[in-house]
Amino acid sequence: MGKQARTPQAREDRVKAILAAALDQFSQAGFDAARLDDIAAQAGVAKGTIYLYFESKERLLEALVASTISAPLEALEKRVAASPASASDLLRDFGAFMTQAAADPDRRRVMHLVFSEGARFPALARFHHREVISRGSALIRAIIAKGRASGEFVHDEPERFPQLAFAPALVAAVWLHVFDPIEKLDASGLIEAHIAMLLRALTREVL
Amino acid sequence: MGKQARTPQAREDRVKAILAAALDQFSQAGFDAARLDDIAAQAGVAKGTIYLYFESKERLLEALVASTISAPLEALEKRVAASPASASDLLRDFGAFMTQAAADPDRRRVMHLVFSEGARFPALARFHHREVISRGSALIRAIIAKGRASGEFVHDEPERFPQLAFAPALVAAVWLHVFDPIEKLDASGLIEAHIAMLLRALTREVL
DNA sequence: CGAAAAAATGACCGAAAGGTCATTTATCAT
DNA sequence: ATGATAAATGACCTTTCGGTCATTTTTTCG
Repeated sequence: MGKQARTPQAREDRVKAILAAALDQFSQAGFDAARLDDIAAQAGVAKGTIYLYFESKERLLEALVASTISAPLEALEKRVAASPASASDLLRDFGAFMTQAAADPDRRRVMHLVFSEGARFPALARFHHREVISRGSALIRAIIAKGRASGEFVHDEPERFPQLAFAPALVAAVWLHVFDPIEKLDASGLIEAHIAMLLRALTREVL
Repeated sequence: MGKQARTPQAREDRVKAILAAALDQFSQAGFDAARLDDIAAQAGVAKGTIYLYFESKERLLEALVASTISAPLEALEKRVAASPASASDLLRDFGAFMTQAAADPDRRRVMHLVFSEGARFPALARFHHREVISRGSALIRAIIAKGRASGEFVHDEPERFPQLAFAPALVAAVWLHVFDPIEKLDASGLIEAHIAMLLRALTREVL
């Protein structure tokens, strides 16, 4: 006597297809220029179908950003909380996390979308800040604080400005979308170099 | 027997007013959503007048980005070329340059526009890369090379990845447009902390 | 099987905005 | 002054979507 949709899986697949197509089109053309008709065509549905699942174009964008939550971030959070590792190693882990994020085209595209459209759609900026930025910042602060407590680190800039720690991830996301056709960027090399500098800058003895 | 416009100055003022209004509207609403009618109204001209000076909306955007060339960058370039100063001081100068750039709303808005729309308008990305990014990169490389030659610096990451040096400027431009309503950022503090870390990371003796 | 309910479709509507151009206004030469 | 020229205007045209909804298709259940 079930009464819910006969296709719990099919329904989810459809939503996923729409979101994937939307990410593609939004990322390619920008929010305004992207056409619902194209998104529908790419997702293999009719335009009207999109409105069965999403209220409006804007809600579709919000759902899209919301659907790309950071599972990997949670793993790192646990690792830092458990903390058998040294602060230096945790910082290296953070670098690995950024490298991974920069290598994932979907995540990069969502990040770039947020940076591009976030000013006009506060819900987007708010969500991304809450789910990614503030969590990443807390992580950095925890790692630096731990390093300072243990004596590994003798400076505190990233505790005051966590942005300094994840700046290269932001640079990579923007660069790969905007300047890569002009000048290629080795994102993982960039992040590796960044972490190396960060460790030297933090661990250095006071002059 | 003059035959040119009766108003050489008025003509230039009009172009400036249009560009200023365009920056305002593009930056506020994004390229697509910005209305030519609004730009015209804000500039105090009729819509048709814009088309007397610019071929299309897209050309207006390009002209806008092109009109914000970095005079300060040129000063720094000369200073580095002349080079009586130490590499450390030059790096501090570069920090001051970034602070200044981050504090100028117009420049920030242009940067954010390039990051947001550059992927769709290659002419924009190309121009900004040529006039700002590549010149900034060359500057960084020259400063680091000089420091390494003189023995001041014993590491070379920013020479391989100049992006590491100007990442905070990019972060500031994005942050102040997207996340500032949610969490304020002290851009000059950020850049100051960044330069401090950079100097420690570069000058450290080999362990 | 067949009726009813649900899901999907895509032709259509209306608003919005980029771009045009006939008309008006200001400037200049004589 | 006045005709000629250039500049500016803004009503208008046209196209382009976001969003709707009557119709069609699929699924469910007695």
